[in-house]
Amino acid sequence: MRTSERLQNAPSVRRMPTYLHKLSLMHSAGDVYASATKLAEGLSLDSIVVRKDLQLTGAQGVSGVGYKTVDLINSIRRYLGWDGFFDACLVGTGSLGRALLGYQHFMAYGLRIAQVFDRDSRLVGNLVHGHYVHDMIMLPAMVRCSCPDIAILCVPGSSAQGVADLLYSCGVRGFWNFSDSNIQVGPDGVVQREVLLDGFATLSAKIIQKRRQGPAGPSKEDGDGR
Amino acid sequence: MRTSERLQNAPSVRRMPTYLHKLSLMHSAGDVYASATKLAEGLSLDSIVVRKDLQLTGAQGVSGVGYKTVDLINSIRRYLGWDGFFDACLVGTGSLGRALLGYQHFMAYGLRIAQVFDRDSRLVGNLVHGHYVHDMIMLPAMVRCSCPDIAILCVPGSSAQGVADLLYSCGVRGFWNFSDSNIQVGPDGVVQREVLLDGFATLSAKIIQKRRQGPAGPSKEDGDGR
DNA sequence: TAGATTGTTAATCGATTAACAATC
DNA sequence: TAGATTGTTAATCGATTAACAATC
Repeated sequence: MRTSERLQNAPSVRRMPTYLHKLSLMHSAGDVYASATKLAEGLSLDSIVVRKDLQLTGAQGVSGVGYKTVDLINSIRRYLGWDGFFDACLVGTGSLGRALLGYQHFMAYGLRIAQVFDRDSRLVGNLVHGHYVHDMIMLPAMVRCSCPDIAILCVPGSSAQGVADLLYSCGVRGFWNFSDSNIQVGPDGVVQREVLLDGFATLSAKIIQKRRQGPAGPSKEDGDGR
Repeated sequence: MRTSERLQNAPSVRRMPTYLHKLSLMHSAGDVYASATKLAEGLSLDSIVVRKDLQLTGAQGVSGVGYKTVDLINSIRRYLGWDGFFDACLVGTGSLGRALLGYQHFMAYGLRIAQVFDRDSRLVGNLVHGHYVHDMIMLPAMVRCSCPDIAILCVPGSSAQGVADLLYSCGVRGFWNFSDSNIQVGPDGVVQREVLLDGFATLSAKIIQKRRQGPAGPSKEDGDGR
């Protein structure tokens, strides 16, 4: 059963962070203008793709020159809602949870992890990359009080649905689910599931496809990454 | 500039691991047959999507009953090349690298991480989730000898291209790139880039889209996850 | 038989690509 | 001016969805 409207322009949305990253490098390098051509460079994308994507953000360019780097950054951030902050709590401080807490770029891109929880009493009280780990028992009270926009689920698949239900009952509506099981939430909830193996499946299929073309496949130029 | 042929049926390929996971649960539960309807359940997919995907794998079903669970698992694994093993080396044992090394399911899904490298001499010699960390200096000799299919890059973006070049010169052709910069490889190379922020961008866009629909949006049923 | 499901063909929808006039 | 680029409209391509006969 398919339900809930799909995300508009999903492929374009997924490309935005890469543009932002490159734009911030260009900005640091002192580039006042950035053209779609320049942005597409090294990204294995045609410039028309970039131009179409940027149009979604409402960015206005200058013919023959490009887009003002700063304006473009702001347009994309606004489009993604990264001009403000999304507040998040993170549940589960296993190795993946710890890796996410150590990820430097979240703050720069509008995600603020305010609270961290774990069920395991041996981990409670620890500091992980500067984040105090709270006991799950504290979750309802603390989450009801802080009202995070997003919960980042790094718990085992077997407890993911239960934790999601608890968070939903405390008012959380956005879920970034890194567990290996699917979760269901109420009609006003939103879920983004990350499956590490999806990427590996894609890589595997690419390798197999290449092998089938024969070791001496079509030798155009290359450099794909997505 | 777009180059290199795109992956065939990319969306279908990305759904395969989820099918495999569910099938393995069903198999453990003693289900001899699995139907597309049953597989689609709880996955926020229509059964027709599943049926089409399964057709790609060449799986043969039984009208009115479904697919033999074991046969279906094998078909999907064969389709993805997961009936054998892909051998991999992993470079960079920062928090992300360590999280990947701790990921239990890789072995079950055809990925075997044989060698681990790090540049930082303080980390060399450590055991990370049972993997000995070798000095980068050893990489050329060891990689030339073991000929891994895949290199998993968990290094900083600034060194990603250099490490990829080194690996390519040692014969590695598959790259799973977790760094935040794009890499370019030769025409017979294949790259899969994972950008954590892409998923966050998607979640952000979903949240914004929902908000625009108004707090009392269309109240169909729900439960999306992708 | 009735109900469920597969396999397949056709219709729809959306994303990518191409083309080009307008502009700096 | 010449060259580069934007903005926009149209064409193509591929994925999703619908429909339904055949089968167990």
